[in-house]
Amino acid sequence: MPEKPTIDGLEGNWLVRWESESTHAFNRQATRDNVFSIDTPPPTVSGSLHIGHVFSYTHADTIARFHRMRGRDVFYPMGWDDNGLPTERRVENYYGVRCDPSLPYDPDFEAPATPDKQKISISRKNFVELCQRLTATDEEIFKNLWRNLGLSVDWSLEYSTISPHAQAISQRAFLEMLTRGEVYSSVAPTLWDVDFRTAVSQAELEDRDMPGAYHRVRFDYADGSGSVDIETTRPELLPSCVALVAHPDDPRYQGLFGRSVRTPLFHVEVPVVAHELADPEKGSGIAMICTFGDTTDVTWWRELRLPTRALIGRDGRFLPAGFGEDGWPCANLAEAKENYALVEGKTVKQAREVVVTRLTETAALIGEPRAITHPVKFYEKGERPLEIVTSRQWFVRTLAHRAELLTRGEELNWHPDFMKHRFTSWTEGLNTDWNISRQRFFGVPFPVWYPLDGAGDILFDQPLVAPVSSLPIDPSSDVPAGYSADQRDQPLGFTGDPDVMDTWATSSLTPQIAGHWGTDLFDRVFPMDLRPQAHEIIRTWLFSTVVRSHLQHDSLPFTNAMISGWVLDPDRKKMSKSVGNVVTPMPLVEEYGADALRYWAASGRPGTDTAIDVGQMKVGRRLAIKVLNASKFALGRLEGLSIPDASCINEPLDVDLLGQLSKLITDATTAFESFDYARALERTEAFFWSFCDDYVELVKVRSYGDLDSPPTQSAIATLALTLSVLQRLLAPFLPFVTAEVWSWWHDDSVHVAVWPTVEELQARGSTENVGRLSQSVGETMALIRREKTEAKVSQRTAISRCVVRARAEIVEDLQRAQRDLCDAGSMSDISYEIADEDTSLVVTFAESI
RNA sequence: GGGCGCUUAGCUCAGUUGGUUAGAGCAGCUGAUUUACACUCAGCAGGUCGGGGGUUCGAGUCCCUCAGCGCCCA
Repeated sequence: MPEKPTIDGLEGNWLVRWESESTHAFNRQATRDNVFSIDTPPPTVSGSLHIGHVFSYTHADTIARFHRMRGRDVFYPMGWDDNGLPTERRVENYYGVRCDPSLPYDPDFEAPATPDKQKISISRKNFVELCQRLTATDEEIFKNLWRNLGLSVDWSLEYSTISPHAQAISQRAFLEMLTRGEVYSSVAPTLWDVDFRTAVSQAELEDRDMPGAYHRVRFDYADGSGSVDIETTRPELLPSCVALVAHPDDPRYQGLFGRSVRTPLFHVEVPVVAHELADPEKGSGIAMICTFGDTTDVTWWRELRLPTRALIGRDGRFLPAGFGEDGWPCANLAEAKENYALVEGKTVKQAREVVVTRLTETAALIGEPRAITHPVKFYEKGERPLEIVTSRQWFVRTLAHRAELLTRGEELNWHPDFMKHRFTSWTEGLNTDWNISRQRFFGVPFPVWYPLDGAGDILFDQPLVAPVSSLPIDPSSDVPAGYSADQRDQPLGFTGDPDVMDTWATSSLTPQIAGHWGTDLFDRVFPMDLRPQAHEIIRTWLFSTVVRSHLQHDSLPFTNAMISGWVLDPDRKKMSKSVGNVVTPMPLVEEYGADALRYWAASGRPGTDTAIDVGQMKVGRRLAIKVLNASKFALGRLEGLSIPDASCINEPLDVDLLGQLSKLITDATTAFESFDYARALERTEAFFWSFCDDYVELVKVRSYGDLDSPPTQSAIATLALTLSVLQRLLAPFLPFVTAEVWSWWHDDSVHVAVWPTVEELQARGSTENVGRLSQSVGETMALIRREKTEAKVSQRTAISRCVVRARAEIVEDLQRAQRDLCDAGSMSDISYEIADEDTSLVVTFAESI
């Protein structure tokens, strides 16, 4: 025990010891019934580290530490989500490069020291190498924070979602789904980000309110007998119009259904059709259907079996149009081509201007555009509105399993329970199968090739799959069985699937990746006991993991989901890069200490958004220091003694304290068992402060007494036992300071010490009127202290006489603890008057004042 | 449009099946001064529990309704 203990610098010492002693190592021989396994969130390492990470990972760690102390074999791995678009974008900006898959690999390529504004085009392999290089350094930064926070991760179980191991797992799961028909490829209109040039899935969408304008556009009847006005926010899509649509019950358009109209400028004859999704309240109640302006267009197109006249390309620019060709009749080809020449090659925004101008010139635009604000679908990381582009994609069947997935949501234990609604409403709202292919580069490739026919066309319906034993493979460099490398992209040869998997298609397999699916380890840890995560990724990570586990194992991936809230800035605003209120955690760790930061984090209940509060961190720091000092005092009383047995605890005040301690143990344990770490902390902390300020002050003199006297032995034994329990109850929250103080009197680590039980108090605690004695004494002490405070004298000032008026049962209590009361109050004489009224007292100070 | 959560002291929050006079910490104010701790200790002050209505012997707690804030889904 150091002379002047301090919490500063504890982290470094203990981190080294935990690692050298493998304190948090998983027992590889553990059996499933004794394992507590945690399906860790692998953070996106290309994102910025912020205080929100500290928050939810601390919550998980307190649970891990609790179960470890309860004797469970805790499986607590850590992973990094390093593949996917966020990493690609970071690499592009960091090195000033851009991936061009058509370029050959340059083994001597070196990224420029400082990125140039003009991005250098490099091959896919060079690009992937840069991604791997940068994520490796990003992961070190994250790992450094996790270690400094004291996360009790078993670092030998570290994984990353781009590793060969994770790729093999992802590819195997994909192939097994393919065999079972749970995944399929199809050419379909798909939501498309024109900047990233990739498809995105429903889970990655977000609506943003954007300014727009209704343009009223006149369509003439094909037979020349009149006209109808539609309203549209996307006039540039006029050339890809395939029909007009109104609600079947709309009285205004009853006579129009089944007739044809002609598109202005492009003179294409299109039918007027009826569909329930047409909103009579919107615009003029009749709309044009284009291929494709939005997802409703896709629904109309599919359900009404309309022709396809898609014109927006993968880069968001207008493609050549086939006016006058098959399925694209045109009544005035020359004018259509002339008008479309103004549009072709333009972006959506540019095309809109041109079309509106031409509509105005031809008097087809009626009145002025009417400005509105409306929700527009964006890729959550995107900058321009999504377009709909027809392309070949891989889909996982989710719609067919909707009911089963909802049942899985019911089976899962949610903490807090109400977070289940997020899952339910998302699952109920699914409208497409899960698109898992991305037209990108840094991800897990699909382990599939396709044969080419004699004309060099790709036979997508006859995929060549890699054998599971060969995984992971990369179809762009590996060769399918029965072919030679020189047959790549040749007629009668083969070609590799060009896409990579959606990042969620890999991270939805974290239980399989971390648990090494296919080995005995997996059976020891799966299904996992706990999935800790934040609420904004319920529809992505949690949902997709449930899907994969359901389809692969007919099981939930985990039995409990503990959902953390958000960290808000001190003004309770959501933190975001654009607002510039993001707080980085390492400086806070350095200023207040890891235990203090953890204390703040653990004060936030599951599911509750919590504001950054350095005040709370200071309170945590004070708590850690108090643990140090209280331990120093109590263990100082033990100096040179063997740890006394509970059987010598007989003094009424001590017995009453143990009764309360027993309740605390039960309360904290129950709270932890239901994942309410915040409650366990709150109760333990309150007890601890009261123990220090009240109990310790009351027994201090007695504890300094003759070591052979039973009252002194009782005090010392109570101090030791209570301290032991409190150090362990606080260990999940304050791992550093508790490790330190525990080491002063134990050889083992507090973090593998047994969690306190009521049994170890050996029934020395009171069981009736628990706490009443302490309360009577405590309230009386408060009165005595008030007398001294009001007299503006030291609390140590001697009192020569004290007369207490109180109810009989309180007087009885005071008499049972009279020695401690007099010692703590420095009172040499106490007498009582019984009265049926609240306690009051009169004191006489030893020296008149 | 449907749903979820929140609203208790200046601030952050407890308040476990309805039960004495609604609690804690921080901040504030007034003091104490050191054989565990000044990163300390004691004391004081501060609330018509968002508004309204209802059930009940009794409501911060249960029901209805309204309002504000935040979020999820469409």
